[in-house]
This record gives sequence, C-alpha cells and structure tokens, in this order.
Amino acid sequence: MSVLIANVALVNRPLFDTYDYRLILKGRKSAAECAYLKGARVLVPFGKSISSLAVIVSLKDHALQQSATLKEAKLLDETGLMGEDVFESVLFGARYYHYPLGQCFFTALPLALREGKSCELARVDLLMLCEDAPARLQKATGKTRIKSPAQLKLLSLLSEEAAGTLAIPVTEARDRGIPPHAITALLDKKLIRRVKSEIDYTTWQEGLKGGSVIKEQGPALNPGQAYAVERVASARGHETFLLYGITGSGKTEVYLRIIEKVLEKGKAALVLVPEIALTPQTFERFHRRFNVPVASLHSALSDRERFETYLNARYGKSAILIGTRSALFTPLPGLGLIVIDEEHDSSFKQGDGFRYHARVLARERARLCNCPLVLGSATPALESIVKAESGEYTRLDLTERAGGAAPPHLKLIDLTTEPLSQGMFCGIGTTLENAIGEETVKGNQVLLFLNRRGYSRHLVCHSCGNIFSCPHCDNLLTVHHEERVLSCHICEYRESLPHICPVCHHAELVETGFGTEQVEEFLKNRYPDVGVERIDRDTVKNRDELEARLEKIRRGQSQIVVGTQMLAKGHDFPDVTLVGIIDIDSGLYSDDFRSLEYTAQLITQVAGRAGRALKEGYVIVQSHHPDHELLYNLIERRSDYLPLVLSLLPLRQQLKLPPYGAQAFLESNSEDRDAAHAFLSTLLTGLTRESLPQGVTLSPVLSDKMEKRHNRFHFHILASGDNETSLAALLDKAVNAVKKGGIPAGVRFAIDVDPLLMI
DNA sequence: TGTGGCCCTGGC
DNA sequence: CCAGGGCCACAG
Repeated sequence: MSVLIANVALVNRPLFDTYDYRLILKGRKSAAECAYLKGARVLVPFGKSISSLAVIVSLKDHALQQSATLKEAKLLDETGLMGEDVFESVLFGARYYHYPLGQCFFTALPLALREGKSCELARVDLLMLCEDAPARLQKATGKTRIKSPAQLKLLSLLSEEAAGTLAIPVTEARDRGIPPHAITALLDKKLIRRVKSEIDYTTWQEGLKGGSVIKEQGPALNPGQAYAVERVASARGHETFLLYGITGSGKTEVYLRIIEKVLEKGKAALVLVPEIALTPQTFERFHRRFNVPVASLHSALSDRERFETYLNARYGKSAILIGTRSALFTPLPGLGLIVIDEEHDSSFKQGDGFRYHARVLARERARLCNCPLVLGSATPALESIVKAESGEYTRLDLTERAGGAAPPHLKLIDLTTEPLSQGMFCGIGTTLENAIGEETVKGNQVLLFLNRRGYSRHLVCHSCGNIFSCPHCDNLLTVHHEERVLSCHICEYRESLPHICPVCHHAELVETGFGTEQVEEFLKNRYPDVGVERIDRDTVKNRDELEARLEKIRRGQSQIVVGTQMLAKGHDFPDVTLVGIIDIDSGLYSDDFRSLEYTAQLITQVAGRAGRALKEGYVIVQSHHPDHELLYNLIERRSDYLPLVLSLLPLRQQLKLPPYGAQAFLESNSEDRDAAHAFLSTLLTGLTRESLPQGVTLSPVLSDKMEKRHNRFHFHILASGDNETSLAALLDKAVNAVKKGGIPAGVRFAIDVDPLLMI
C-alpha cells in the first residue's frame, strides 16, 4: 500500500484553483510510476459536499506532515480517461483560455463520465436480418412488400454485410441515415431482430487482420491533389498544413487519400467539420471508401450514443472519427492525423463556457501526437493565411476545379437603379426576378440566400409608435406569419401575433422589413408553377429533416430554394445554375472588424454552390452600395479570395487588430445590472492600480451591444495586447484578482480569448 | 457550483 | 418562538 498526494480539478466548479488530496493505492508505487493516473476521475469530499467528481491533474510523493491534514480521494478509474494527448490539450486550453480547469474537463467529457458512470465498454444493440427474411422478401407482394426507401436501405445494408458480421450496431444504422421509425417498422414486421453484442475488445487494427484499409479505389487525382497528398504523407512529425482549395477542387478526396496513408501505418484519423456539414452523405462517403470502423459525433446524437462513441474510440475500436468541434476531445489511441475541414467556419469557436477554438487545441493535440494537422478551406481565416505566409503553416494550393466545371460568373446588381417593383418589398430586384424566371423555365434550379428568417423584421403600432420588443432582451420581436407569432431570435421568447396594440388599443399594426418567409411567399405567388422550398430554422428542426429536404431538392421537386446560412455550407446541388444573394449590405458596414472577411467568405462560398456539375452557373449579388471596394474587387474585377483578403491586412496591422494584435474580453453578466457593472469596475480599478504589461490596453467597462439578454445584463472590458504573451500576462493578473476578490453571488464572470464576435 | 449557516421576516 | 427563505462565504 502506498499513499500519494493527488492534485485534482473539480469538475464543473468555477474554481481557478486545484486541490490536494490523499490517494491510497494498492502496491508500492511512486508518484512517477503513477503517471498513467493523470486524467483519472476521483470522488472527493469538497467544501460542504461529501462527494464531488474531480479529475487527477498531477501526483506527488507523499510527505508525512502534509498528508495528515489532507482529505482522501477515492479513485474511480484504473487509468486516465483520455490519453496523454487529450489530457495535455485540456491543460493547455485551460491555460490559454484562462478558464477553470475543472470546467474544461467538464467540456471534454461526455455526460455519463461527468456523472461518474463506469468507463468500461458495455454491450450494444445490434441489428441483424431474421433467418427467414430473404425468403419472405423474395415472395413478398402487395401489402407485405417494403416500399419505404429508408427500410429498403437498412435491409440492403444488413444483406451487404453478409460476408462479414451480418449485424450492425443501431448507432451505426442511425449514422448512415436510417431514421429510428424505419428500424421500429422492420422490427415489427419481424424482418430484422435486435441482439445484444458480446463485449469485444478487438481494436480496429486487429479487426483488419492485415487486409486492405480501403474498400474501393478513389478517382484519379489531378497533379495539385497528388502533390498535396504526398506532401502531407511525407511530413515527419508534426506540421500544420493549410490546404487552400477553391470550391469544387476536391479537398475531400485529398483528405481521404491522406487518411488512407495514415491508416496504412496503423494510425487513426480525426476529422472535424462544421456542424452543418456533417450529413449522412459525408459519413457515407468515408464508409464506402474505407474498410475500417468510421464513427461520427454530431449534435443529433443522444448522450448515450455520444458516450458509446467515446468509449469505442477510447478502446481503439474506431479508426476514423468524424465530428464537430467537441469531437476534438475524444481519445483515439495512435492518432496519426487531424483534419479540420472549412477551417474558417466560426462554429469551431465555442461561444460560451470554455470558449476554445478547435483549431488552436487541435494544433496542440497534433503537436503532442507528433502528427500532421490539415486545415482545409476555399476561404481560409485571415489568421491562418498570415500563419501560412510567415511559414508557421505550410500552404498547399488546389487551383483546379475537379470535373472540369467552369467557375461561375458573378454579377453585381445596383439596387438603387432597380425600379420599385413588387419584389423589391422583399428585397428581390427586377433583374434577379427575371433571372429566376429564365432559369426556372429552362428547368434549372435557383438558390436564394437571405440571412434573416421570419416574415417581417418588426411590428410597430401606427397610432402610438409602440414597437413590439422582447420582455427578456433588448431586442425587437420578429413577425412569423405561418406560426402566427412574434418571436425573439435571441431567447426564443414567443407570443401570439396581436391584432390590437396593448398600449393604445388601436388595431393599426404595421410590419416593417422582410425575412425568408416573406420572400418564399412572394416567389410562390410570382412563380406558381415551380416548387418553392424554404430552408431555415423554422422549417427545419433537426438534421434528419434537413437531410430529407435537401434530398427533395436534389431530386428536383422544387426549382427555387430560399434559405439562410443553413443552405450556404457544403451542400451540393448539381442542377443549380443561379445563386442570388438578396442582401449583402449588412456585411459591408458593420462595427465588427472581421465583417469584410466574412462577407468575402460568404460570397466565395455561395458562388461555389452554382454550376458545380457540368451546367454553367452564375451568381447575382444585390447591393445598394455597388461601389464598395470589396464588392468591386470581388465581383467586377473578379479578384480571387486570397489576394482580396490579403489587402485587408494593412489596416489590421495599423490598428493592431488580430492577427497582428491579440484580444480578449473580460465579461460579466447578472440579473442585477449594478452588480454586473460594479464587479467589472472593481476588477478594472484593481488591474490599472499597478502598471499594465507592456503593450496592453484596457477599455472602460462597456455595455454589450445588446446589454440585456435572457433577462441578464451584460458588460465587458476589451483587453488588447500587441502580442499573445503580454495579453496572457494581463489575463493572469485578472484571474488572480478575481481569485482574491471573489465573484459576488448572482454574477457570472468569464474571459473570452481571441473572441470572434464583437460584443 | 453546491451547501450549510446565518439572519431576517412573518405567522401563530 | 419557530419555520422557512434568501443571501453569503468558502472549499485542500
């Protein structure tokens, strides 16, 4: 028996400190010999609670005089939960983002493990064909004949596996796009059955038994793709690559080939994608190509499913994991590659809680694993471009459009010269309106983007001027006709659409502004013979629904599609020949210094949706400011994305903005406005009492642009430094001040390092 | 964040 | 005089 001292972080407690406990182990072991326990969970008495969950951060050899007074920690796991690479990445993240370590672990662990459940593999539900199913399906006629495409697909999946296991886990069926009701239906018909698996500790490498890692060969690569694959595959140790490939240049094929090489070395691969891009199609493409287990993690999974995926990965059963931001924390023994697709996408930055950027932590993890990190995008973030220019990243260019499709033609429409037609009331000028008509007559499809859902933007009383606003936020309510509600797009508050003004009781309510719902209505009236589909958060509630709608569009059931962001990312529609951006102006004049970068990304990405296949496509961008430099360069001068955003750099450098300077917000909020403000005021006074680190400046305490949200009042201090190090030194001081002074009850405090949104 | 203690209020 | 609720300090 030996006694050690374990330094632990309490999970989900907002404490910047870690604490020491006595840890009693069987057998005689020194702290150094117990390094495998880093990242293991313990239960500890803490403060007034008898048993709290904590994670071991470090171990020290027992020192008599200390340990007598220390309380005892009870070990829950035999080894660390997450492998050294993930563990160290979390420690790095807590340091870099100045966030309490325990809460970082909280973010990194699936719910079940945060709740103290066992990390042992469990039996899973498998689906398999019933013995008599093939015979019954053969002679099936009339009612017994299966017509549902989902059910047929499941049956074919189960039969195609015949050579191997004859059974697939329920979770895998869901990953591959089978909705739960199709499974239930086939179970009811007794065509398939559900069986419990044995616990199987076979790793994917053992399962492969030396066979080929791929199931089918990919298409031939063009020289650019081939070079990129070779370059990454021949990287020795860690190296970060920026794969800059224009839309439609076959980035995914490059990922697949690199992954193939990684798998051949017996190593695993992690692929991070933006939330919206993780469709069953993406998963299916990997699954079709590779002869190894591919797992996925996305927001539609239940906590249980996430937990299973996590455990399988941890035990080396997954060779490839595709997932969104948080998948970064999944342990993968022998990780040999990390890919971040659409690396510029803002969904890689967590906006609340542990505000990490997946790109930053992925780089740390890749460094720890001594493996390459590939950042792919047609529109890389300026941060990444600058790092590539400075040689910190290696840039790899894909300049050819795969399949030889012509790049789309871009056309800028000056809205000030368009007549005030009917369509103009919902943002559609005559030129765009006519273009929609022409393309639909030819049997082509049209995509229209407008980043504003709802019917009208606001509702105003004509007699007394009362503007309907949210009772919980400093925000105006949006009018939704279909659901007959007013709704707050910040907090989801809703009330039924009023007929009379609650203030003056007159019934003259006027709607102003327009959203996707109104555009859809206009187009349905204007083009009654072609289908119009709307894709936004009001018509699409979940991933399965989005997939079903997109499939319907691909089958050509609607020729006109109106949508928000949801539509802009990564989806392929081969018959689309016209893309219209209804309102680009909000991205031209904004107080966010990144808005021009974002606007250039949006136009470039959206243009990529047009004419992806053989048909020639064009893009119409409408603006009231056609002389704006960005629009002029991007559209009239047909400048490429890269030189265009590089031209934004001198201003950033001059103003010491990212990527040249570093920024962080010190944020507070509370239901009590004064308390939230006073807390930051005190912090600011404390920080400025002694001299600030060289090159760091602090703003006064400022209200957020929308001060009241969800019934809480939000304030912030903007901290800017001319480099990361000096800013980090200031943030350390801030954390120490908060540790010493404490946070008053009801006030929440957090630091947002490298914020993406200007609040 | 969780929790027990402490103090205040109000009901009998 | 006691019960209950809100607020606060503090945690190894």
